[in-house]
Amino acid sequence: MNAILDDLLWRGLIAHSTDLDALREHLDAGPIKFYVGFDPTAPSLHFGNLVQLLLARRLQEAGHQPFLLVGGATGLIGDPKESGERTMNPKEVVASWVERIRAQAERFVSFDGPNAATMVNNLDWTSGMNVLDFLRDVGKHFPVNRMLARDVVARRLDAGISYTEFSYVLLQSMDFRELYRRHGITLQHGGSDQWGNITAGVELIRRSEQGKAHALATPLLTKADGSKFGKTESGTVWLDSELTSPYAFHQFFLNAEDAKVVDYLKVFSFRSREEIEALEEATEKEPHKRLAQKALADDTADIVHGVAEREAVVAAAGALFGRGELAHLSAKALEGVMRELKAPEVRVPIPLADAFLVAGIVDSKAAARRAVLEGGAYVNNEKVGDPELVLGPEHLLADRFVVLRRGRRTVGGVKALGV
RNA sequence: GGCAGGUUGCCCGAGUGGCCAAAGGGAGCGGUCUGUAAAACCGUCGGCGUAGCCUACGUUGGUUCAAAUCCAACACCUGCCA
Repeated sequence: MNAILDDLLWRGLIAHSTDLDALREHLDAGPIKFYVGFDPTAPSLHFGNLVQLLLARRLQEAGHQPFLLVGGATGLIGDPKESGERTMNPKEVVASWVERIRAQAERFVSFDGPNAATMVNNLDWTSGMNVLDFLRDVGKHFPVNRMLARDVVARRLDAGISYTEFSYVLLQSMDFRELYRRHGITLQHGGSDQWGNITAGVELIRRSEQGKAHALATPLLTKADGSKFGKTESGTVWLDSELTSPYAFHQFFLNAEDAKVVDYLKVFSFRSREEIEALEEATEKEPHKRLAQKALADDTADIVHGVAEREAVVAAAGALFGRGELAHLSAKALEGVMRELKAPEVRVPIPLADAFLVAGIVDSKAAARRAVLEGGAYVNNEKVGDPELVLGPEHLLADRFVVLRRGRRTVGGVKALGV
C-alpha cells in the first residue's frame, strides 16, 4: 500500500521533505496519522489549498488517516507575509470563516471506514492556554536568534514585523505537538511557503517530546514563464462558486499551457500514471485536440463542483466556442449559459457599449468602443463593426438573451427585462 | 541632528512654465496565425455625452492668462556626514 511515496514523487508533489527514507519506513510500518492546516484568512479556500486537500486525499486513499485542521486560532494572528504586516480580522469574522472553510474542506476527504478523516480546530487547545504556560512550555524551545534567521522574518526586519506575527511559528509548532500528543500524528504537509513553520513543529516535537515527526512540502506551481499558476487577471482562483464561477474555474484549467499541462495533471488528477502518460503523448502528437487540458479541467471541476455542474459548464462552453449557430440553441440551454455567465438583466434597447460594461467583459465604455474598433467585439458570435450599435429586439435570442464576447474567449451576456 | 537627491499612469522610467492625458520599455487588452496553448508580428492602452469636457504627475496651499514643471509647508524614501 505504500507505493504512495513513489507516486507522490512521480507527481512532483514533494518539493521539500524531512528524511525521506525514514518517512518511507514509517509509512511502510502501517497506517499513520497526518495533518494539514488551513487558516481562515478569507471566506473561501483557494487554488493553493486545493493542492493540499488533494494530497490529503491521496494519502487517505493509501490507507493513512487524515486530520484537517482549521486555524481558528492561527487565523486570528496571521503568518508573516513578505509584503508586510497583515490587517487583523475581527474575531467574529474569523469565526464565520472557520465554519465556511471547515464545510469546504470536509468535502475532499472521506469520513467513513477505519481511516476516517477528523476535523480539528486549533482554537480548542489555544484559547484556554495561559501566557505563562505558553512561555514556559513552548517559548522556551525557540531560540530567538534562530527565529530571526528564518527567511520570512529576515526579509521583514527592515520594514518591520510585529511581535504578533513573529510569534506565529510558535502557534503552528504547538499545533503539531498537540496533535502528536493527542492523536499520535506524525506527519504534517503543506505548501513550500509553510516549510519553515512545519519543520519548526518537527523540531519542537523532538525537543520537548523526544519524538520523531515528519514533514512534506509541495512545490509552488508555476507557469512556463515562471510566474505563479493559480492567479487570473481577476485574481485568485477560489473554490467557492460564488467567488469564482464554475465556468471560470473550468476555463482556467482548460487554458493551461501545453508545456505545463502534464505537470498540473499529475498534481490535480487522480488518473493513473498510465493514463497521464498517454495524455502526455497525446499533447505531443496532436496538441490541437487539447486532450490533456480537457482532462485537467474536467477532473478538477468534478472534484470541486461536482459532475452535474461540470457538465453544465462544458455544455455552455461548447455552445459559446463551438461552431454551432447560437440561434439553434434551445431557450433552456441558453438559460443555462446565461446563468454560468452571470448575465445581468437590462432594459432593451441598450447601446452596445453599455451592455458590454454591465456584462462585465470590459472595464469602461471606452474600452467597449475600442474593442469594436479593434475588431474584437461579437454579438451572438457575430463580429460587430459599428461602435455605436444599439442592441434591440432583433438581437435577442429566444426573445430574451444576448451573448456578448470580447476577443476570443472573454464571454458575457445580458438578459432583456420584460420587453 | 546636518547636507544632498528623490516621490510621475498597473510596474519601471523620461519630462524644468504652454506643442503633456504626459516619450520609451514591461505587463495587460485586441487583431493576424493557430488549438479558447506558446511564440512572433501589427495595433491599442485614464474616464465621459469623444474635433468637447472631466480627472490625473506624494499631500496641502501659493505665484501665473497658463504648472507634472516655479515657490512654501508637510509626509515618506535614498545617499553622504555626525
